[in-house]
Amino acid sequence: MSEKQRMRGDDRRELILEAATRVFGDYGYFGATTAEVARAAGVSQPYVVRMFGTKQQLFVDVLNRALELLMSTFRASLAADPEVPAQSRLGMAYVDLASSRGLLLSLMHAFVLGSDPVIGPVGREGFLRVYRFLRDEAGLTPDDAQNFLAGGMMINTLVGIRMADDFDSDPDVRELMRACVPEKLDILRALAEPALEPDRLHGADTARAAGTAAAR
Amino acid sequence: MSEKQRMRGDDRRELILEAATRVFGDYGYFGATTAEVARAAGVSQPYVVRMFGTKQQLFVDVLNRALELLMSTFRASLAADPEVPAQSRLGMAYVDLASSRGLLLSLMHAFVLGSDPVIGPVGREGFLRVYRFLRDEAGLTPDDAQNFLAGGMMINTLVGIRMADDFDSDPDVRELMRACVPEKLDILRALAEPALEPDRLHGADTARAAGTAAAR
DNA sequence: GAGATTAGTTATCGACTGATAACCTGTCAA
DNA sequence: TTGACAGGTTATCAGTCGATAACTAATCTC
Repeated sequence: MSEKQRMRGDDRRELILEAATRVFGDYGYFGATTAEVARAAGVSQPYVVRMFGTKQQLFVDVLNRALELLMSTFRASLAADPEVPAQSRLGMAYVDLASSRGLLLSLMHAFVLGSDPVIGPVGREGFLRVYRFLRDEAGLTPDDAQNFLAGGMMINTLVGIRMADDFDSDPDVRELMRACVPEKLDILRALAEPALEPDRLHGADTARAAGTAAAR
Repeated sequence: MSEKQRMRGDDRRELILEAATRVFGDYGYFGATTAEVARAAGVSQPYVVRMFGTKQQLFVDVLNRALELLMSTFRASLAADPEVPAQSRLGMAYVDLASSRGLLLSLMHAFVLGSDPVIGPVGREGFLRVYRFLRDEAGLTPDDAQNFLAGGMMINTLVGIRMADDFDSDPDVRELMRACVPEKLDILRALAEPALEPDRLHGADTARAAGTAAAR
């Protein structure tokens, strides 16, 4: 063990981008730290910074990668299953993306930082790219496109707020989530906190996640 | 000038909460600093911290105040204009709230920090309070309530991303925003960056906002 | 198999930030 | 008037974070 395995730069880069997507998704741009990203990627903190130049550039790269993944997923879903209506296929594809935990949330964090001189323009341009795709390639009317996007923002919010954590304990949560995600509800439910299974390893250091986050 | 005006504690508290709402709305919880809040409120930084205990508690107070304002605005709009359908009245009231710049955005920032052990529960409970209001007091079906909330999240996103800044320069932005906000569009447009009026005070220190934000 | 390049590391630092302590001063009741 | 409380301030600090420098070691090439 502890074999010093070296990676090709591009592979390591992708690995760090995945880790950064999760971390930025959970904490947002300002809340995330390069040290946390490094830890999640299994490399040293200075390496993360040097590979991307700055934390800001790392976030921008995360955003561009997320948007690219989003668009290619949309395009793929549009190409398949010719009998189902486009809007429905795109919706299913979008919910699938939510399982990545972080991909949609990183975008969402960028969307609410529009005042930032660097992140703002990236967010606006990305959002508009999706809108234009829905209108020009998927053939939706402006009104249908708006409706689709609104549903997407709602899903982003449900994921970000971790509503699925209360799915079992609150009937209103069930009712709301079922109304928002008529299909593939199980995908969002799977994002719920593991909820410490009843009788395994009682006590000890199980309250790790809450503790470290609270120390911030 | 520089008259040492003392205020009653409660008034100063409200003043700080307003300032904090703007700052948290622009930068998010982690991005905002107590020093920036203090500057916006015209008091010293330690006073902000001591009055609310911690930055976290200040944010929670901001969120509770925002939600209270939201709910009372909704209730008021529901009580008036008995001929217009409830959904339409609530929508207008919601867009009105967007003019506060920060109120809806502070909530939105909380909504995407669901993993935080303190902010997460506050966001979830607040979101559910709105949902229950729509269903129980406004009389919407779960599906209509979901749709209303989705539209709200869409508006939050448009405000957060500062889409109005590109309203004049991009026809797609106009098309999208008109589809999202059929009425009271001017309220969202008014949120656009002042866009440095053509010929006043050319040069000098006009690029202030972008500069200070970039230095972060 | 030597030299160059690429993939990483440890050590360190300056700036920033939230928080605490200690102190000052209007305002108001008795 | 006085004294006590409420409404503030300045000074200061310990911890954290992004970034830089300097170094080490695989891997590739010829």
